[in-house]
Amino acid sequence: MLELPTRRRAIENVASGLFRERGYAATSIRDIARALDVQGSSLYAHVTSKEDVLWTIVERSAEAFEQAAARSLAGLPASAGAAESIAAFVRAHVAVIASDPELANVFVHEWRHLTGERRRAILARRDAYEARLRDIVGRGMTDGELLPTDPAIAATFILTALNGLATWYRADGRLPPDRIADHYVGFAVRALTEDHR
Amino acid sequence: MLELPTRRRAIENVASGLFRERGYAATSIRDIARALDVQGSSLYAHVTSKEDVLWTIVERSAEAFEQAAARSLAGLPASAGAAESIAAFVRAHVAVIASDPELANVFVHEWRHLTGERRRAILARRDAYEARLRDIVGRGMTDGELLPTDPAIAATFILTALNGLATWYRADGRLPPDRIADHYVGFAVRALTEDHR
DNA sequence: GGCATCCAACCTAACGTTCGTTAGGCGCGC
DNA sequence: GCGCGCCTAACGAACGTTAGGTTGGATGCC
Repeated sequence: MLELPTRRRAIENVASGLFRERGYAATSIRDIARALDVQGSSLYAHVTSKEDVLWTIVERSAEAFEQAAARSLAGLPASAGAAESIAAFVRAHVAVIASDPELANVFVHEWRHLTGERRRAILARRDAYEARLRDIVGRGMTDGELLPTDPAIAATFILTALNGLATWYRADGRLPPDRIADHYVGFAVRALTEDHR
Repeated sequence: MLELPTRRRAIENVASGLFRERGYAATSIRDIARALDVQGSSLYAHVTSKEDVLWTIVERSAEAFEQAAARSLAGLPASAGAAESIAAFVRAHVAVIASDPELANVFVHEWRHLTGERRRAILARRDAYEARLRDIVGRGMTDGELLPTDPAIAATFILTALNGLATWYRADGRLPPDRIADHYVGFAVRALTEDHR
């Protein structure tokens, strides 16, 4: 189960860092190689193409988001309401980003440089992930626990705010991930619930 | 005052469309030219470099956001509270994006491909724009009108959610811009205000 | 009207560079 | 001695950009 650090993995790590910093299209194979103190052509002993590197990173990140959300929501008591579910979802999402912001950023932004079937597949997974939050929100609204607004717009509002983290989060930032998650949970839940003033 | 449609402007329009769709680095001069049914080299009669096109687009978009925010906030009564100010800011931001999502998206995402002084300058303007919202939020919190959370985190949460619009907004979408703005204003204001349940 | 002039807009051709990628070989540790 | 990790060299294609020439319609003047 434990993943040992192969050369391939090292390539993916520096690649995701550069992809986050400059974007996939503006990062060349030789840029990645230079960061590893190696010639560009040497990378092809470990990867089959540049897009293949992107694909692997996107896959790993998608897996991380999906599993974190699934685990987090499965751990909820059966009696959990929409607010609790949203809180769990937000916390899981923030934790995934904070644990590897470079990886997460590629899932959030750089997936669109995939082509053909891979692009189609990752788009479907992104949709399914978003649908997870949208369904929680939709159910909360029909139950009357959440303000009756538009579930799709509401879910997108929250998810795009969460994804912003993948851009600006820095491990050496002012607030630790848990504090950020606390705030974000508060914003997300209050955004969708009535205030009785 | 009226801007007549020059050739240069036509180039910027198709360029911002392609930049939004594929990103600046993945869009070649020849791509832009092809969309205008022209040879790549022909563009250089109208622009001095590819980055120059990006720069002009970013500038125009920055102007649009700044002016919309300034106008919108200046139009508020002196008695306006933080909630009203946030509502005005959100509405202005949404309107700018909806009126030209391609242009807005370049300001939101593609500015980082600028280099040197231009990059520095646009970063400062982005910071100033964000500070505008952060100040409103900060004042609202010290006044007690808003929940005392972290003003920087709160402003970033809202602004990144707003900027998400620049990615997903489509003119032929399900909801008109005003309806989207209504929802977004609600989410943003409730996120920062107490609910007394 | 006829003619020279102008100018914006476009063309073809080519430049030097960088791109992703392939081929074939070399050295070092198990 | 086998194989992993790297090398040099090179490929064709695409990149941003420059140079110099052609077009066609408007303008000014006789």
